[in-house]
Amino acid sequence: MNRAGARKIVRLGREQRVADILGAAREVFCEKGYEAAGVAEIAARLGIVEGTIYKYFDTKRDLLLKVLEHWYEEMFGDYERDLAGVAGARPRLRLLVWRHLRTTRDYPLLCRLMFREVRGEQDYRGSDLHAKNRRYTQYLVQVIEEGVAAGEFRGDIPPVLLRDLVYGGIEHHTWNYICGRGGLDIDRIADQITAVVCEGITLQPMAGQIGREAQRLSRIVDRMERNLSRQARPTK
Amino acid sequence: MNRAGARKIVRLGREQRVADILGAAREVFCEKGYEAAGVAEIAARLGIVEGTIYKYFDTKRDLLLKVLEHWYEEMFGDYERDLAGVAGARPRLRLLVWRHLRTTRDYPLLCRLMFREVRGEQDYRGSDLHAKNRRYTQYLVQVIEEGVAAGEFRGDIPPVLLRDLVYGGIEHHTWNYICGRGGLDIDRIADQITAVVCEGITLQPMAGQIGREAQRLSRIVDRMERNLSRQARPTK
DNA sequence: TTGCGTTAGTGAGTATAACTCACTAAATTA
DNA sequence: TAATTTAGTGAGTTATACTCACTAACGCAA
Repeated sequence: MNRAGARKIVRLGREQRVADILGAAREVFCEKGYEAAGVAEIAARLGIVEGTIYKYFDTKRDLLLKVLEHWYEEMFGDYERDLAGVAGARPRLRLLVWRHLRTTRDYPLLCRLMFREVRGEQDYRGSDLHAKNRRYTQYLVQVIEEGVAAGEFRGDIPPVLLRDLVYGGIEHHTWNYICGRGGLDIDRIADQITAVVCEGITLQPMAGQIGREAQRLSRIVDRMERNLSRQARPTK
Repeated sequence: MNRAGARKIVRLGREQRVADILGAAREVFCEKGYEAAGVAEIAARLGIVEGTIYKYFDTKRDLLLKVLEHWYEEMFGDYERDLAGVAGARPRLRLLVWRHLRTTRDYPLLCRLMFREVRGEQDYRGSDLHAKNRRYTQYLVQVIEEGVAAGEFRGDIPPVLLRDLVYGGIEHHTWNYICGRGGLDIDRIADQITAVVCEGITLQPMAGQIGREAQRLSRIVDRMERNLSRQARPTK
């Protein structure tokens, strides 16, 4: 029996309650991080008790994974559409890099949860969330493979290595921003990463030399041809 | 007072006890991971009780950081010496990539602790361990800067971005191995990463065309010279 | 050898938070 | 209106990091 002044018990449908819990959990996880977030606090924000949450989610961790899955659903959608509008392996690669940076910029707290609390734990491998992440990063692998098939990219670097360099590199490089320190110029960084991956950092003096040599030869040939035609003219 | 059959209390000096605890903690952390490792178990392996460990270390987490600092001390040392024996920006870059891969291959469990439990937590930033890690990754930044100064590398990519691409990429790419799945061909991967960072993945049809044009011009010049000398001979 | 101060080591106890479960009461149906 | 279902409760259990008042081993001086 409720004491005097105790709140009234509100019964919601399963679907609505699950949605509410996911929303409150997302808030609390983002504000305090996974460890510091208490299941009791998530419950308190909805005016319910801890036990109710365990009616719908097996563990606190299960709740975290479901929150992130929900987020992935939100994000996906327009990936195919965006890619379809861009032609050429290099521009398509840059689009993927840029979109990933934009997601990082717009959802740093959720990225933080994903990187710090989820990826790397035993239960991530094989989870639904893992499957969604694979599908996400697979776009880049596909773009690389298309580039190789079209003769634009070399074929001797495994696409999964490039995927790991890009996503691992972005994760490291944006870590300070994700932790709330500093800004993030996603256009500049997307350009730089695309440039490194596509052209590398080596300056190639040879290319310039070959070009200059070709010009030198061209001038010589031109001169010779003029000479020959001058010599040849009198014989006509 | 010890009960009948209870073990005898052994008193060690502070230094020896600290070393023993660090050793046992490293074992247990590696075997079970940070969360699953119990301070009581670490104590049990040394025949002491939990309280004794808290005499020498503030928290379980402090103990973890000290274990990893100890490991860093072991590793450093010969970095300068190895680098000193290699000339040229590209070979030096490859050495750093290769050495990092070798460390990952040789100490996957400690790497796992470093990546999963330490880096990314609040207390890491500004810690002694953080300082050691910075010093470690700084070698790569320095090699890049030397390469730029020597005219071997382009100067428009921030060295820290390259550092993050390399170390973040390696971390992602070796994650399966670190988790005990599959092998790690460090020579092949070092070659591939160095190749991507230095030359990129774009095939440059222009370079081939310039080369072919130069060859064509060379043949023409040769033919012309033969013609000229044939024409010139009779005049002698 | 004996007495004494220092400190390594003890182990019972505390605090916290995830998780459980027997029960209550609100909604729905017969 | 009675019966049934199930959303919600909240006190209790468990596990473990961490504390603290106390004990006993060692070194040193007389």
